[in-house]
Amino acid sequence: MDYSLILSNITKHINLYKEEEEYFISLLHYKRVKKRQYLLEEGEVNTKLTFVTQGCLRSYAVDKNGGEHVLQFAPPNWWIVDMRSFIKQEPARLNIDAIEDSEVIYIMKTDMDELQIQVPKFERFGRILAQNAMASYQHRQIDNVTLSAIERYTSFCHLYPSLILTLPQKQVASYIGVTPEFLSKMLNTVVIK
Amino acid sequence: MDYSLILSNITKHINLYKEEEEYFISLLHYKRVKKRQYLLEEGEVNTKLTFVTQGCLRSYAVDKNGGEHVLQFAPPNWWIVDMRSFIKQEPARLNIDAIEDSEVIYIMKTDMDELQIQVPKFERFGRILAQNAMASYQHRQIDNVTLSAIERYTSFCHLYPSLILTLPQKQVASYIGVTPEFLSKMLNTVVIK
DNA sequence: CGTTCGTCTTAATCTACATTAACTCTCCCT
DNA sequence: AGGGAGAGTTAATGTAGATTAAGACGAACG
Repeated sequence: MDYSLILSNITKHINLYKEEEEYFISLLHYKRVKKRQYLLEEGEVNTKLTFVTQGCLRSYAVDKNGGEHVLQFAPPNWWIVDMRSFIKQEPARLNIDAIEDSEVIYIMKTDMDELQIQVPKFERFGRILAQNAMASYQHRQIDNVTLSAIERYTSFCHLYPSLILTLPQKQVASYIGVTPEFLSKMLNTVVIK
Repeated sequence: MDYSLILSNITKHINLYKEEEEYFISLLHYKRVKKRQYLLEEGEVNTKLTFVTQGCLRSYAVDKNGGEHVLQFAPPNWWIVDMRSFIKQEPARLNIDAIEDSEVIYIMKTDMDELQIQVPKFERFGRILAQNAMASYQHRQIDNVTLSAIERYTSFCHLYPSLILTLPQKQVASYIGVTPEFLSKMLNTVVIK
C-alpha cells in the first residue's frame, strides 16, 4: 500500500517522528471504490474521514424532487466528509460516491479521536484542515450569492482546472447550480464558435 | 472587563489552568462597536478573530451591482471571521459590521498563533471551532440548493430563533437570498391573516 | 455487433423571483 | 415639533434559469 500521498498531505503542515508516522499508518484503511459506489448515504452516520488517492469522489445532497446537487468534488489529495454527521455522529444529509473508479484511504472517527489525544500534533493538522475547508465553503457561498451562472462556471474552472477536462458536463452543472440544459446553452451561446 | 462569556465558550471544549487562562486573557482586546461601524472592510486583511459579547454583528459580501448578501449573523457567544483572509493574511472579500450597538472581544492572529504554540490545548479549541463552522457552512449550502425561499425562511427561524424577533426583515431577506419585497410578499400571502 | 443507456444539444414554454416605482409608517435627529 | 431617512408593503412588469420534449451521438455491455 502506498501512503506517500497522504503522508505528504499531512507533513506539509506538521512534522512526524517515525513512530508517530507508524502509529498513524496503523490506523489507516485502504479501499477501492467502483464508479457509482457509495461511501456514504444520506441517513447513515459518517464514521470515516476519507482521503482520495486515485479517481474522483463527490458529495451531494438530494432535494425533494430527487434532484442531485453537488457540494464538493474530491480528486486525489483531497479530503471529503459530511462534517456535522462526523463530529456529532448523527445521520448525514450528504451522499458521497465515486464518479469514476477510485481508491481512497480512510480513518475511523474513533481512531482519529484517539490519535489526537496520543499525538496532539494531529489537533493542529485537524485545525488547519477544518480552517481551510471552512474558508472554501465561505468563498463558495460568496460566489454563489454574488456571481451569475456563467461567472460561477469560470470560477469553477479556476478552482478545479484539471477536473473541467474529465468531468461530465452535467456534474459541473450540478455543482454550479444550473440544469445541464442551461449550462449547455450558456457554453454554446456565450463562446464565439 | 467581563470575560466570563468567552471563557465559558472555550472551557466547554477545553480545560485551562489558572495561568493558561490568565495568559489567554492577557491577549484579549475589548471593543465597543456602534451600529453600522465596520470591523472589517472588503480588501483589508482580517487580522482579528472576533467574539461577540453584546449586540449583533454580520458578515456580508457585495455583488457588482452593490447588493449586499449576508453570510452570517453573530449574536452574543458567536465568533465571526473571514477565514481565508485570516489564515492566509490576504485581502478579505467579506465586510463585517454591527447591526446594532455591540461589544466584542478579539484576539490578533499573531497572538493566536503564539497561543497555540505555547498552549497546544488551543489547537484543539481551534479545531473544534473550525469544524463546527465548516459543518454550519456545509449545511447552509445544502439548504440553499435543496430548499425553496419560504423553506429557507423557516430553516432560518430554527437556526436563529431569537434573532428573528429583533432583526430588520431586510437583513433576514438578505441572508436567505431574496429581496425584501419578495420576503414581504411571501410572509403576507403564505400565512393566513 | 446491435442495442441500450447516458450524455449533450436545441428549442418552446413556463415560473420563481427580481426590478421598479409609489405609498405608508415609524423613529430618529437637530 | 418637523422633516428626512430607513423599514415595510403592494403591484406592474421583466428576466434568469427551469421544465419538458425530442433528437443525435458515443460508449458500454450482453
